[in-house]
Amino acid sequence: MEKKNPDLCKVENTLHILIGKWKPLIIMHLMFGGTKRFSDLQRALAGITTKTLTTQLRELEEQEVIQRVVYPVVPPRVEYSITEYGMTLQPVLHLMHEWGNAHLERQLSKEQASFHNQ
Amino acid sequence: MEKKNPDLCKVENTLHILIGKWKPLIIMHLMFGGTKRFSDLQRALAGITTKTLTTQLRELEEQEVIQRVVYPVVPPRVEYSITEYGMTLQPVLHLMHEWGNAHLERQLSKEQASFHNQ
DNA sequence: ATATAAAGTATCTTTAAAGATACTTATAGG
DNA sequence: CCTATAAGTATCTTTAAAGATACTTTATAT
Repeated sequence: MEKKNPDLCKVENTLHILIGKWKPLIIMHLMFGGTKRFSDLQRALAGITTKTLTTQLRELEEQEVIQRVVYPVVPPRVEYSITEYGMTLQPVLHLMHEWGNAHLERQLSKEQASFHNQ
Repeated sequence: MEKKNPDLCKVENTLHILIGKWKPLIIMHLMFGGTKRFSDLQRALAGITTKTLTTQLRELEEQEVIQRVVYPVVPPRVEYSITEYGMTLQPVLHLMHEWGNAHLERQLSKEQASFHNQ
């Protein structure tokens, strides 16, 4: 695949970071809302379980999109924030937002249609 | 979610179209390679099964990103092509490609690391 | 001594996406 | 009459992502 579709691969590098039910939401929260604690995020992402949030955060940290800082206190205090590298995703997210917004009507009419088909 | 995170939603509209193991590849093939038959695509996407290819194509068609034209001949001839709407994704894919390319080294070093950990 | 707090782990179950494999359809060519 | 062909369907199985629920840790305040 790498050899055959080098261009695709680069798109998928980007996609890879954004794929995950909660990842764009987490990134945008930290990107625009600043540093947050684990419990802040869990509150903001209503419905996410601790296990899922942990997994998503660990993956984003592994990808160096976010940063995790542990304060050695009891009860623990852990802060998450976007990295400089993570911030470079901003134009990408912005364009995706623009596109999604511009084509919102088409998408809504589809959802409406599938709703009626149920 | 729509009410709480309207901006995220628009990003996810876009993401929704691109998510799927083969979708970006299909879109890029049709976007840059022009009209293709089912069997052309299956050959191009080495490894995809007929069932999976059918599913992906039907979803993209449903989303109006691609167009399906059936010629009533035997054996059947079916041609797929990108729509005008689908073409509007080009800047988005381009930016994702740019970002993926710019941050390739970081990603490669990670893969290398995880390879050594096995 | 007990309860509380924050940030998780550890297991198990559910759901969705993708893959494997076999079958179908209709006609033209041998 | 049999075969080949393109574009699929139809089922069943595998895999990966996400969810549910219970448990853990450890210093402090009661």
